[in-house]
Amino acid sequence: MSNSKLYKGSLTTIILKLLNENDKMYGYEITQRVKELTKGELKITEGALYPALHKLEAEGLLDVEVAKVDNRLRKYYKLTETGTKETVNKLEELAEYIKTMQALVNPKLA
Amino acid sequence: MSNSKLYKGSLTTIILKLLNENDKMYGYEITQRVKELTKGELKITEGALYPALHKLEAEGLLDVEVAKVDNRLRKYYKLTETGTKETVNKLEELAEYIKTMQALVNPKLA
DNA sequence: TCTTATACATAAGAAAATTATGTATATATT
DNA sequence: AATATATACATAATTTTCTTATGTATAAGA
Repeated sequence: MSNSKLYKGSLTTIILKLLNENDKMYGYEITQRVKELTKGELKITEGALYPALHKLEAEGLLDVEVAKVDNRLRKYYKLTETGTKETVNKLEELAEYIKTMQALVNPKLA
Repeated sequence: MSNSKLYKGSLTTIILKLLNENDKMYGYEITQRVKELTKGELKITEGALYPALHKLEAEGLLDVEVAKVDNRLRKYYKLTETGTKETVNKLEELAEYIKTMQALVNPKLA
């Protein structure tokens, strides 16, 4: 994902947010979008992404729809209602995380 | 640590930063300081903290000094020179992480 | 023809945490 | 005096999340 360990635990938030903006996306597309948006800083590995997508689906946060494009398989994921709600939570948690970490590393501003 | 998984991977950064500001601290003190600074948001568990301190010591980032206060054991940790350098790196990584995540969740501002 | 890109998947192992224990002393409460 | 809470360390079992490696398959480009 990156040389930095800080990204651990962030993948779900990233996936949910991207799907929140893009209605439906497939796995490979997510990896490419993240690479673009972060100018190469963050590379989502397949070994992390696919199990994460399967887990989100199993938890009922994502719905999947299989399509065949150019004779190749694609699995489009989209947020369920629950998934949309959970996206809000995850984004709040991210904002809170950033605030908390800034209080720790920059206590003068707190 | 918190209900949010985002803190996974942040503990080392937190420890190093606190020691960078406080010269020397012992484990229990770190847990209390973090609780104060984050107004209870973040509680460092012992099962996470002590192994992390031992690892940082083994890697040569921390020196340890045992003391007896009120007939109770304390292990004071302080940054080595290497540890001070690594603190700078970790803080840079945190800033980069925050920047990257903001580019992902708030692409309009990127 | 061979490499790279597209597109999925999983298994083995590592890393970092949680949860549950354990030991021991000091202080506060009932 | 007895009990609970706070202080102070530690580790073991388990879980979560990731990396690394591997596998399958088609399309496109050199």
